[in-house]
Amino acid sequence: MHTLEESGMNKLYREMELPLTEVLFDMQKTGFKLDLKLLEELKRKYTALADESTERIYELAGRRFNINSPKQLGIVLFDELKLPYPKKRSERSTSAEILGAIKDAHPVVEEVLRYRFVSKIKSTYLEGLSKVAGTDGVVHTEFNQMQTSTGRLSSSEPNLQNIPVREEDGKALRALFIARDGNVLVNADYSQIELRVMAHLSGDENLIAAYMHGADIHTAVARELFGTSEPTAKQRRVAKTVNFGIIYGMSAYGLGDRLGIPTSEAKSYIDKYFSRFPRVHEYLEEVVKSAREKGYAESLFGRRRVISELNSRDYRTRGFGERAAMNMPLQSTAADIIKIAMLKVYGALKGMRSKLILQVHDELIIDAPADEADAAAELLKREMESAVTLKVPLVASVNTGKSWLDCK
DNA sequence: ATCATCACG
DNA sequence: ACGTACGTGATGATA
Repeated sequence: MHTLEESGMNKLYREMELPLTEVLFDMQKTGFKLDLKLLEELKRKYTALADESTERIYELAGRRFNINSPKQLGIVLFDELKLPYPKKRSERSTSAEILGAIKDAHPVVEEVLRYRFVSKIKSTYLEGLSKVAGTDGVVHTEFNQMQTSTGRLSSSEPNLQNIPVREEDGKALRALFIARDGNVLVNADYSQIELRVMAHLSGDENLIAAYMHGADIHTAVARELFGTSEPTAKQRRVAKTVNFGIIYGMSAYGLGDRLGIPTSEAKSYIDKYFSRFPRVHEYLEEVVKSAREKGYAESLFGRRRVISELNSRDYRTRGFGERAAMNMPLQSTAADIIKIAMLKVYGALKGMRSKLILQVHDELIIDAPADEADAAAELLKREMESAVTLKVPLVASVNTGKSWLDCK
């Protein structure tokens, strides 16, 4: 490598990152509108829920203390109430994972978990959004273009890329995010973009075939892992976890821990996966080898991340470098693809009143006047799916609604 | 300033 | 025997 041009970075900058600054600036300036009336109502509701939960915890613990202090909470649970610590040889923690394992030991544990959930919603989301919303109810996030090691964007003040969705009660907050008067939200997200990138980069015939058949990928992988044409729901869940694990370079121990099964059984799933998708195995080994030799990993479009941990004498540091090297091309190529899609969508929206307002890594949201909604939905799906041509199709599912919650 | 925790893809 | 899934940002406690 002698010049930026030879490295490909200049092209990436000139054709993607520089033009994207205008798109991001426009998105920030437009902003996302909030339902301020609902925001006030939810703040009252969650303040009451947090207060009630606090009183119940004091009652069950037998005294008042700062529930927000992990140190004080640990003393109450493990020293005073003498609850069993569920893990061997690890620092004492009060994380949801630990509390979940001992929630049958004492009723206060479940109440603490509920308090944590309720106060997260209250402080981070309800009060947090209130602080940054304008009098018109619009929040203007900042999209950070120079923040991540993989080429993803990040979002701050407020972070609109981590609004709750996994828990039903948390997901209800998405009703706060609404289209402007007379408008609707048009939202589309990529289906398993990182696994599709894996199929492309590895060239694995079996994985490519699964996507070409348009089948549900987790079910398809479950068929391969378990040798059955009709996998059970449990087998599909295992396959789904394996699919995610592959993207993160996880170990047999990590998979076993997630699935609650012995490391040996987890190892047999991983071995089976690699025997059925051999090019995936070869690809991941090659990525690590190449990163060790060159000092960096790179995306399909030449974005690079220096990974200096690969030659560390400390095996933990080295292990981290290896997992980062396996993940980087997948996460990074996916980030490149949605950036290309954003540029295309932004271009296609010229002359319309519809506005791109949010990106959440594999999802884009447009605020569209009702009369433009169908056109916006059509072009959003089209430009996302045709952003680049891979060895497998890119699939984006599109939805519309008055609020983000309604986009389903 | 750093840690622990927890929200997202 | 070791420690164990990648990438982020916000909050409250503590030093």
